Amino acid sequence: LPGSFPRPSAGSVGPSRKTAKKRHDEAVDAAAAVFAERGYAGASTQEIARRLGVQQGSLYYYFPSKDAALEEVCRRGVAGFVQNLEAVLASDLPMPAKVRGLIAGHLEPMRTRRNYVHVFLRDRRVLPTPARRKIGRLSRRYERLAEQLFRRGVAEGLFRADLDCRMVTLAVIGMCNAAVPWYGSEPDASIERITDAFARLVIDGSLVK
Amino acid sequence: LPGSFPRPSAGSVGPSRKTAKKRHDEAVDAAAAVFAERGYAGASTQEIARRLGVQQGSLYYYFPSKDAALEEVCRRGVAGFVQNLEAVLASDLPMPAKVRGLIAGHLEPMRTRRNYVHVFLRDRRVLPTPARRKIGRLSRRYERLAEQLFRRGVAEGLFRADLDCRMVTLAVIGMCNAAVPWYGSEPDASIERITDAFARLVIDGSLVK
Amino acid sequence: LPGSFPRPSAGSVGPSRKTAKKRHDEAVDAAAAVFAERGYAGASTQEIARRLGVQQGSLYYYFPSKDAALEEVCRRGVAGFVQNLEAVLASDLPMPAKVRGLIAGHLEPMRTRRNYVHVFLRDRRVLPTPARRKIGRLSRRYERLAEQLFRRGVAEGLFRADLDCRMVTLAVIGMCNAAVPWYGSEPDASIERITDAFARLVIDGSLVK
Amino acid sequence: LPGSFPRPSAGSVGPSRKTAKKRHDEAVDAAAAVFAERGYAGASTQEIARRLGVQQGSLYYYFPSKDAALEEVCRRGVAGFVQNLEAVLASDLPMPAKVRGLIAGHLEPMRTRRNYVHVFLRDRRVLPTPARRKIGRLSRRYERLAEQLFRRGVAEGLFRADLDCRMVTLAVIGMCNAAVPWYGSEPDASIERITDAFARLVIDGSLVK
DNA sequence: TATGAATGAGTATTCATTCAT
DNA sequence: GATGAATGAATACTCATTCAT
Repeated sequence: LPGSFPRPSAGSVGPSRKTAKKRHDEAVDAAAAVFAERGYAGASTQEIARRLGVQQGSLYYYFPSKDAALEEVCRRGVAGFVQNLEAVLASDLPMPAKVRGLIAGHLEPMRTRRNYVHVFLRDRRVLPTPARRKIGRLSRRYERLAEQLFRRGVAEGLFRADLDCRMVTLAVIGMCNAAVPWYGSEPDASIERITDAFARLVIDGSLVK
Repeated sequence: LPGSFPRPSAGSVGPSRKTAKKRHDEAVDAAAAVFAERGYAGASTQEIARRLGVQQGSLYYYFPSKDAALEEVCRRGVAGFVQNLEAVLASDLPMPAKVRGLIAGHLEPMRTRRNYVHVFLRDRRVLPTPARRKIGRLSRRYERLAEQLFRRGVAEGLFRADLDCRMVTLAVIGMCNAAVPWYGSEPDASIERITDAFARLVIDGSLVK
Repeated sequence: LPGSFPRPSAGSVGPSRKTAKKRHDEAVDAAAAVFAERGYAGASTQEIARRLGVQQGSLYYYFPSKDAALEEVCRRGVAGFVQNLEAVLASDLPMPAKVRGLIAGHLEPMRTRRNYVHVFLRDRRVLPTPARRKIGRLSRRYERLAEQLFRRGVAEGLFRADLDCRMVTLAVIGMCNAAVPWYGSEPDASIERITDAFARLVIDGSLVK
Repeated sequence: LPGSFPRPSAGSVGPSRKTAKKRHDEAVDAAAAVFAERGYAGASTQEIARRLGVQQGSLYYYFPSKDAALEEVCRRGVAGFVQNLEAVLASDLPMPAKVRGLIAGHLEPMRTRRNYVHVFLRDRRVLPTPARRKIGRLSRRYERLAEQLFRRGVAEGLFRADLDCRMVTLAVIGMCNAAVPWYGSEPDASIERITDAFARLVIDGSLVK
């Protein structure tokens, strides 16, 4: 009977659209996983292809180059960081909650986008120059926002007047970034526990006594 | 007859001995520099040779393989960390000074062996298995010692009873390691200033209120 | 029911027929253009497809292979050369006019089929063997006819008795073929002017003094 | 006896110098041969290596890239053309001998450097831009000198006043270049015979009657 | 007619390594 | 100690071609 066979071109956009997007995501996922495991330079397109279940050359149907794949992985790796921090700063939460928000927001992406974040953190330096620049600007903006947070805490009189805001900023970012390699293998280290411990350390370490 | 052949090592201990050692160090230095800049996988023996001012093939006079060079660089990168921490623990300094000692000892090597530490931190995972195991043991030992330090602080009643020693340990190590990439380019960030800021943050953040 | 489905080829013989032929010609044109610009080996089906405004895979609707496309381009590139020369030989024009006819007939196709001729001249050697053989025969036939023309001129007593007909033939064909790359960029070089100059040179150069 | 064995390190510079140069020449020769046979784009480094009797990767000991090999081949292919023509122009030979000199000088290199000339003529267009520019300037200079020759012949009153010097120049260069593909397979076509026939045609074709 | 996804063989090039000298 | 020449395996990437839809 007419209509008894599924017609691929039915529906509004057709299934190939949704599938195509999904398949592309799978490819980027595969790249992220291999980059995360071996580092960009140590990763072979061969292995990315194997993980995707495809011939090596077929990868180039999904991205134009290994560089471009790294770029996309890094883009997804940074996505949201700045926005999250801006939201925290703009909120009317009390300062300690804001610091907690900074840390929570920095650790949260490890839950679902660990490979992306990992690659971004370790391999962004080998990005082709224009992408590296753009991402460098984002990073600096993020650092500036975080530092601003601590400066405000000092201005409010909550944090010690002699707090070295720049160093504390770098310490916080550093400790959070350092979690990427061990998160998942460190036993009993949930995002929540890490967040609690880091936030407490940083807040108490900054307060006026 | 013994002595009838010219013996290269004859004549005092010979300048060739001293020179040989020095030259070898230069080779390891060159490898460390290139590994630090490009990462192990991204580094070419070509470039190491160029930096040493030698033909590519001649490198193999200094190390048997690229792997072996990495191994030596990493060995020098970890050297002293554990001993330093053991000395701190064994000392009769007050607890806050001990924490400061941990941090200072962790940051100190960046001054003179930055490339070595950098390579060790980033590329130890690609070491050939036996070396990786050995270095893994050292790392774990180091972490255990650091954690012990904080536990003692809790036991002494100086640090809060609910301090998450494991997380704080990872935070401290993380913030110190994270300094490697930016130390040198971050303006006005001397080892002393970093040490001060990190130590104050960690100590105050851990104290009983 | 018959007729209840739209039949694409229905309606007279259909404009689709004419369109199909035209579209096929466009495809061959695109191939000729890219082959002319990059050479057969340097040309990619990708670029042919782009020029035709079609996806790469769709090209294979027009020709079964890149080789086959070259074959068709070359076929169109040689078409008419032999016939033209046969007509000239068969005519009752005086010898000088015949020589002029040879040259004019050789240059003429550059006006409208330049890409085809260019590809034929440069890339016929990489044709698949059967096609190459066939075209080789045509070429040799053409050369023989041209040589015959000069021999007749000698026999008629118009051209010097010691004219090296073979060499002159090759000279004439060579100078005409050589025009393909520069025709179009050489300023003020119309087909007419080239024909005039070449014909005068060859005729005067061959005459009995 | 001392000296009865060839001592490689004897002589002033050592044999490796001479050998190295020779070996490099062999590599360029192999490249020229394969480029001549298949065209630049159709040639594989694989085949060049095979002809040189060496592994594919080892080619890169001799040139940094396929492009660079083409460049060197082309450089050798053009070498001497301009100088030869300048010498002819500067000589005090009578005009007909000068025209003959132009043709002879153009054909001569086919004897010993046929592959080089062939590649230069066919593939110079795909040279990397800077090399292409440089060679383009040389070519234009060559054409200008040749045209000058004919102009002088007209000025001397030896060649017809209405001689189309530009077209004649292109004709001469074209017929000579066209000889490259068939020289060697055309029976009984020695350089001398070709030179004689071409020179006679061109000179007689240009003379005042 | 045409597309999108994929293949598999091939490309130039790089690389760590070897070894006779 | 060091070089120059070479290897062989791996690299990222391109290409002509196929085929279900």
